[in-house]
Amino acid sequence: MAPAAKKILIADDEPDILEIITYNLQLHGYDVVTAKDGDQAIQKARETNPDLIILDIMMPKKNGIEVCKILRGQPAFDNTLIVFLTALNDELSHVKGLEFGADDFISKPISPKVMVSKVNAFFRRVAKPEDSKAVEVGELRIEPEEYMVYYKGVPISLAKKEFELLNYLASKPGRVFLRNEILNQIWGSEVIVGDRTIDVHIRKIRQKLGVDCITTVKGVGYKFDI
Amino acid sequence: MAPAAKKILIADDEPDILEIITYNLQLHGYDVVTAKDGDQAIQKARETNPDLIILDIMMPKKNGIEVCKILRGQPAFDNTLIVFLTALNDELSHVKGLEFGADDFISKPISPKVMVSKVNAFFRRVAKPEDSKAVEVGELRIEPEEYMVYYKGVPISLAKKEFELLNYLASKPGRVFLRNEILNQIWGSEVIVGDRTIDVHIRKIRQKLGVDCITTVKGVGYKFDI
DNA sequence: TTGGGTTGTTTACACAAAGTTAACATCTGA
DNA sequence: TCAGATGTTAACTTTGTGTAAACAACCCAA
Repeated sequence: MAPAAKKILIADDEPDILEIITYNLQLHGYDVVTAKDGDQAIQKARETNPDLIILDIMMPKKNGIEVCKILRGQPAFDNTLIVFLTALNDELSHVKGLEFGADDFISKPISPKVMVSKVNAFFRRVAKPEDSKAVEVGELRIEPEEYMVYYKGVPISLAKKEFELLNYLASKPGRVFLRNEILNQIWGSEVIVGDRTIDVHIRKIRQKLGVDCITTVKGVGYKFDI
Repeated sequence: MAPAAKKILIADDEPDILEIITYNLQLHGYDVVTAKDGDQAIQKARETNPDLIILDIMMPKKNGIEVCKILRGQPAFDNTLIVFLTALNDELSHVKGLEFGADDFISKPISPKVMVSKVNAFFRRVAKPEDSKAVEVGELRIEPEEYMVYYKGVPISLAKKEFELLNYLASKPGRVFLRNEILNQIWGSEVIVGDRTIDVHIRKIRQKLGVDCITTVKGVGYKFDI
């Protein structure tokens, strides 16, 4: 199994640019989500929880800097890379952007090739070792390296999707994950599966663990809580 | 009887130099991987997990020092030797390189012969005890020096690939190894073998040992567990 | 050199587990 | 209470793995 593809959200109001960049990033194995204005960028960022967000500065509804400011105000995006697309020599934007927590800048115009290698570079820079860190909550221990879960020391083996789902939910105990977020994270943004798929997996996890550590939040999603 | 070939990654932007060095190192039994720029070096380092990385200082995309800096930031390369190829008397590079965790320098120009003996010297210097360390888990003992396995004291002889595979998995009991990781480690990065090859070898190991100490994690890989 | 044995790889197929869907039951909050 | 959301179950589809058998490469001894 390859590790899940890195997810990138690109927000730009020019459809052509959006399309070219999307195509090239997808070619290199990235999972790409697009937005055509600031509001949409914020919405999609919430829905898909990307690893990297590329924001054009000049956009309708909300400009890139406003979007960045809003996202940086939310704990969910603490570990998300945010970079700006700016016109060359736009010093003012640079200054403002850094103020609001951007991680870097990409100057326009830019070739798709350069864009891809820049994106690769971003991910190298933040290559997280924590991907494989064990989570321990109460009597429950989740060991990503072993693909195993222990409850009161008793090993419980979950199937791949079950494990990924539990591990995802347990990554932030107490926080509610929307059904959409879960779908995007575990199944990817391209895959389309039915409404009941998540429920069934949740059910299997509850069954295997014996404890109900997953709480349903009706109309919203699920959360891990013990 | 020989332990698995040492893997060396060489990054240099001059194809001629790359070819000559590669040829000579291969002659001496090393498994050589090449890269023609900094980005590729990082990528291949991740993919192939070499024992020694030789970096030209002057390279496109990223220079050797940048590459070194990035790799040293990752736990996976803690035990990897990194040496630089530098022009004679390039003191500045030396200083910078050491700062970022290089293990040594090789001055250009250098003859293939000298290169090979230097490489041999590197490996002698770090002759890892773990290569020849017996692994013992439960009733199972793995003796890398003898290429032998003992179960409850009874000697069991495995074929080369079988032994390497078991030894690899047993190096971290409980941890799941992805099929890709296994392929890269046991078969090498260049070799392309079919999907079923791993399974067959796993099967032979299970058969010969009599105990099922290898657990399948469907869709992920295998792990050693007893 | 030859030929048998060993090791490694591929192929083809069977099978079991995982994942998904659909249909229906149940719950919950306005 | 009732509609919408979720839980449950079983059937179905897909995927990945196990296995046997054949083939290829290699080694070694006669």
